Amino acid sequence: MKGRWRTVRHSGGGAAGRTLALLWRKQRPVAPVGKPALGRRPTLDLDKVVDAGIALADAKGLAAASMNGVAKELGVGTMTLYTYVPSKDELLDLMVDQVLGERDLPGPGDPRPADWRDQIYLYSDQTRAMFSRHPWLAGISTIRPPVGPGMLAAREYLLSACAVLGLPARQTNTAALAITTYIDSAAGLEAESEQLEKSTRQSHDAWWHERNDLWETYFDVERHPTMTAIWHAEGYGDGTREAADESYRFGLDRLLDGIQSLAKA
Amino acid sequence: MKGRWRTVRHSGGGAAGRTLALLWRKQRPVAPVGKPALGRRPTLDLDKVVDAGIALADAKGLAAASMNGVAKELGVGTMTLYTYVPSKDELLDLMVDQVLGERDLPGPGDPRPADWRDQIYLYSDQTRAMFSRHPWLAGISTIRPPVGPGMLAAREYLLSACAVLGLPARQTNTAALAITTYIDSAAGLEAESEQLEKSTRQSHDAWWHERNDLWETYFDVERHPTMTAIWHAEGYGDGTREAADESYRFGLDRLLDGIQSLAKA
DNA sequence: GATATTCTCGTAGGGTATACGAAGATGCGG
DNA sequence: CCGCATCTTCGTATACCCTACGAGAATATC
Repeated sequence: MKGRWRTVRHSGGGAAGRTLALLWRKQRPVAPVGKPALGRRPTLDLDKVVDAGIALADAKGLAAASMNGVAKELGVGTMTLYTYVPSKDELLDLMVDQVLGERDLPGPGDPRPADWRDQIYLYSDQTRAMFSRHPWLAGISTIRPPVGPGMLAAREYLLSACAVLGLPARQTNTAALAITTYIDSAAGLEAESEQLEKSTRQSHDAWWHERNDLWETYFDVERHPTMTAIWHAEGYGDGTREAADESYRFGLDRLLDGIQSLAKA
Repeated sequence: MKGRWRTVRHSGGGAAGRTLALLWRKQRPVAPVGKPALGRRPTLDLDKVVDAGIALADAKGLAAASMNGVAKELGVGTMTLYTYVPSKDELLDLMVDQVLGERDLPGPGDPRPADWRDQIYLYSDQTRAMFSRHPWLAGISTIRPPVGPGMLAAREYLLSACAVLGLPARQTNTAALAITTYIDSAAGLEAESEQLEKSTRQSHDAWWHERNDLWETYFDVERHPTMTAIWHAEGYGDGTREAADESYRFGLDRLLDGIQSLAKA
């Protein structure tokens, strides 16, 4: 099994305000500072819980970051976590926004690459590194994402990079959307792929080898002439990291070419 | 919670051959036809199980397509399913390849649009329709996918469309990869988004409205000047289906522009 | 009929999230 | 120093999930 289930969280009804407060706790602390310590003192704090979740997901996959798992990691009972986090969905939101914000991107006014493309490449590199550190991110849906400081900072940077092209506001936004779509997806696939080789301890090569029957028994050359031709022309690359890198970069460059030529026209 | 978890299956060790046989059963039947009926007769067949799984996932989400759920749907005991399918992962593989193959794409020799871009648009339209019919697909990882007839047929078509550009084999393959990356991701997001509005019975507008606090309490205009500017220039669109359509098409067109200009050079 | 073969599926075991409520810890008012 | 309000901790229970195992039912052949 080794199940590889992706997560598409989505926090419940009226709790949006509560979740926002947790997401933005570092900008504006949740508990008013004046409030004195009343009742039993907590043994943990929210950051410890979130960090433990991330560490566990990094090390053993998203499935390992169960409430039970995180609690064990922290040496407390499972139910104790619910003092810090309303539900697992919220915990996931917090984990996501945290790692989204880990990317080292210049804020408004900070120095940044002069060239437009280099600004995008910076975003791309940081994002790929993020996915590489946290491959479980690839398995989490980005519709209705946690709108926390991490997500907003990255979006601001990407939009500001796209804005230098001088396209109309609408197209600037759409261009940024297309770029994230490609980068998130390609970087996510890349990270999942690397992680799968590690976690299953089986190279993609070995995986394909195990499917030898496919070519010997089932594959019909007549019905797949182009695949066959590309195979014979050695168009499928060698499966190395470098080849994957090149593919990633090829797609991104073509997309940027297309956007840039629109701006020049 | 309404959990929205994505699935990243991955079938176990030496069973690759068994899985392939199931995937390709229609091309080359699993059981040799000569074999006479021996022992108790089955009440179901594999197709019924797969179809029930798809129907359930379509109607109530991937989570509803549990072994228990599918069995109930078919009026049999849960464990009965294991006669037809080695595990839930395999069932998912079969469901995936089935819907991948539902796309109506011309095979080699069949008539197809003359223009290169129209060939890609055909692929795009069919793929979007597929995701729209089966939004749960978006939540399933595509690394080490089920290499069945459905996947291979679609890949053959896309590659053959890219081949008409006359790029070197390596680049033809890479271009096709970039195109699927964009299309699968954008179409998947679109479908997930639509489905989320239905299943939660909350429009994205309402969702954002619920997060009013974000702008009133947390959002810092100073730290997000570009977002603010785009907002004031009404660059964020109106959230209608048409606007989403336009965004999708914009990104795809820019990517195709970039690829095409490479071919002309 | 007996036997071999195959399919059916109840039970059980080990996961998951989380609702509830009892018990522990702390600081304050008296 | 006691009692109490308040907050934290976490065991237990419920309701799901997948699936290993094995007993029993159905069928065909000898």
